[in-house]
Amino acid sequence: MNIASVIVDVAVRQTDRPFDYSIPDMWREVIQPGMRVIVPFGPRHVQGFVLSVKEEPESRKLKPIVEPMDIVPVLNEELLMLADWLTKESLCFKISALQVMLPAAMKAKYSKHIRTTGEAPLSPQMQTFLNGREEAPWEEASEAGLLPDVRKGVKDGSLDVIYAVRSKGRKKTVRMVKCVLPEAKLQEVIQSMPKNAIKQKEALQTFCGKEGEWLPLHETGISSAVARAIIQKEYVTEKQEEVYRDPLAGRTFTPDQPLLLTDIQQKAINPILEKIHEAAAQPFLLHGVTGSGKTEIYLQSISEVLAKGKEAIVLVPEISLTPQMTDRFKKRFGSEVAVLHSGLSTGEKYDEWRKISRKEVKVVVGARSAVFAPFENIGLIIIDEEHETSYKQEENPRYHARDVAIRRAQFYSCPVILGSATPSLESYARAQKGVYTLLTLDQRVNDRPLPTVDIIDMREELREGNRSMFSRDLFEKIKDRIEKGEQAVLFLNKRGYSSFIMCRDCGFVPECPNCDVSMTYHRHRHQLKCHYCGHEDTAPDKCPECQSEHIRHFGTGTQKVEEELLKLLPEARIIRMDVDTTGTKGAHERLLKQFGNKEADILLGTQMIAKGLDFPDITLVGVLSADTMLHLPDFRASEKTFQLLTQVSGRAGRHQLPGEVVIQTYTPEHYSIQLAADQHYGAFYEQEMMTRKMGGYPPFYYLALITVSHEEAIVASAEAAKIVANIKPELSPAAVILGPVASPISRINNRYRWQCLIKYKREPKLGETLKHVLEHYAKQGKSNGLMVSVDIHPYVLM
DNA sequence: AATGGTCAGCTG
DNA sequence: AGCTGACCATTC
Repeated sequence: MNIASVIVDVAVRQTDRPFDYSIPDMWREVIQPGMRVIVPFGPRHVQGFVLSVKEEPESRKLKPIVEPMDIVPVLNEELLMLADWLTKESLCFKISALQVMLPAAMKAKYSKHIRTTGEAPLSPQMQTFLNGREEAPWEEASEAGLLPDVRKGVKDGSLDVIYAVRSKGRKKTVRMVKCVLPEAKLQEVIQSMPKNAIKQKEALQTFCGKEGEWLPLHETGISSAVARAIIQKEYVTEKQEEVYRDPLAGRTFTPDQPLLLTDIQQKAINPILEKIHEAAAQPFLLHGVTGSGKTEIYLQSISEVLAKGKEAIVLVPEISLTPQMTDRFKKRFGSEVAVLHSGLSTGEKYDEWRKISRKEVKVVVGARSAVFAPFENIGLIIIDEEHETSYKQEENPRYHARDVAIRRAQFYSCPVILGSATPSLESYARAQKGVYTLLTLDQRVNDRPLPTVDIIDMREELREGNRSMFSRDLFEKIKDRIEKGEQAVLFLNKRGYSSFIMCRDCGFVPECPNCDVSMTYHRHRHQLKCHYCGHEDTAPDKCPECQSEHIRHFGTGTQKVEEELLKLLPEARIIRMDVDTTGTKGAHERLLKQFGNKEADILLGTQMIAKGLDFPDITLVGVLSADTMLHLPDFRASEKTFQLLTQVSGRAGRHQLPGEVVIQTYTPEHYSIQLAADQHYGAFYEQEMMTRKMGGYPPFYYLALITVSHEEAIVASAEAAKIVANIKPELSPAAVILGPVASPISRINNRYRWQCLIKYKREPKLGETLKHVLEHYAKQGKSNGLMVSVDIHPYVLM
């Protein structure tokens, strides 16, 4: 008997294991590991993934697989093994690990219908409800309050319940037509057609000289009625052909040639090329200052990989997946590139994925999830801006793309390049230890000097009577650039991208009734929305506390800056980039293009504009308040500040004109600001490593965060304490457990949250122990309303 | 997650 | 007896 082990699409602990199904003889040759199948599960049908297929001599009582959903496996053996590893590492459900590797379009959709069987008479109520139909959606019957009648109907055999499983992914097809007549015969037929068949004659005329050619129907201009007629007369045949939705339709790329590498670049790329040729799994940390030509190294390494007939994956942070970036890959590798980013529709992502799966492309450029691209002969994985926190997924499975990349590279014996101007401390420490090979690009291409950086002490400005948000120095420089016709970029380093409202009289800030966070203000709909639970309210015009009408909108602050700037420099042309101006699709891109075309002198925005901005005439970068994120309750605050300031400074003077950077701050003495101004990564690393060592944080310790939530704060805190007590004896004395303490966001969706942080160096039993905790609460936690989640190597400690 | 089974408690 | 809602075991 042939048996398939299947993971079903039910993401709970209790079903988080394979279920065995018999394979019907007709599918015997078809069903393979890595395929999606529809299987009966309890009374319904669900999607499942085949993990393995085996043959057993004795037959046992198993339900049969209903049908396969794929013709070929969607996950190869390597990805199935990777899912295994991911499940263990992140303590997620197997089904989540499998699902995350596929485009969203391939997630199953379920629908439920009732249908008459015709084997027994319908009840009068059902007869009126169905009104002659054979089938009706379950919801419709439910809304009509007929569920008891449906039950009866199923019992007496007059009704069936149908569980349908559909894959959302629809291949887009076009109708193709071809004339089956030889050229001579075609003319004959046209002549012999009746006089009134004008359209049909016209239609057949289009096939003249196109003997044996398939034409897309929509391009021939033949209407579907006419097509039907000539197909029926068997002059023409038709077929459906799959087409890809093309996200880059209508854009052309002028191919470019590899640039000549500088000596420094050459020195950095050599070890990479060597490992590509050896086919050795070696991670590289490419530490290159901004403008040092990292991308060209990526491109030439990929060329080498393609020449060996292998494939390459390039990960970039979502925000820098701008056309500016992807165009460089398209130009060099043309149609061999697939691009995966959140701007694509579900269907477009599905199509790009299929191109990868069918090996029609050799290079993938994409955000985090592109690390799962279903290639089978990977020769190189690149992670650009490797320090970016967006590489860590914050929902299950909570994986870090860097870890997945290194894991896959091990399997394929290929190098990984982690590139950054400001590597994460974790990666740099690994490079210091020799786990990664460090490659350094310490010069900008063509020896363009790094911009000069001035730190302005805003306390000093205030003392001298300047109450504006621009220091005199920065203001003079902005004015100077406008006069010279050069461009400036101003950053407002705000902690969030969101805005809120506040009463100016009593200081009241609307908070979500379910969560302990302030509501986000959405200008276009004049609404307040909770970022955590989705609760919505209309924004008040009067303060609910003191009835004052002085309600102020605190945006990201960019609007206020713009107003003040226009007051001081009325002639300045400003482009503002924030949540309000980039809300619509493609707006981000359009604004950048305008700026690139020199339609404005000043680009003003939050950190969202820091990435990948590369225009020749930017000669001034101003950071209005460098320290806003320095004071966040996060042990990475200094690192993030340093990274951001360094990145931002790198936007200036990348081309012929030299650049200048002005950093305004209230804490000029802070090392992350000082050292960012000096562009001195090494010193920052040393200093920050000391603080991390003292605090017992990464990279000296690993972290695991346990969050417990319950409707009652007391229950949550007591249970968190219990968990700590249970875990402690399982760990070595070297492990440190902090807490339990209330989470920084102490309530979400009316549930109080308590957390404990485990710091450890080597705890082989930790994964197992935490899994037991999760299993324990899956069993009994449901009835008592407790929820427990675990994040291994967390980035967000809220 | 969703379903069907079991059982206490209520109606009439 | 017949029905409803709560709980809970089961899903190859």
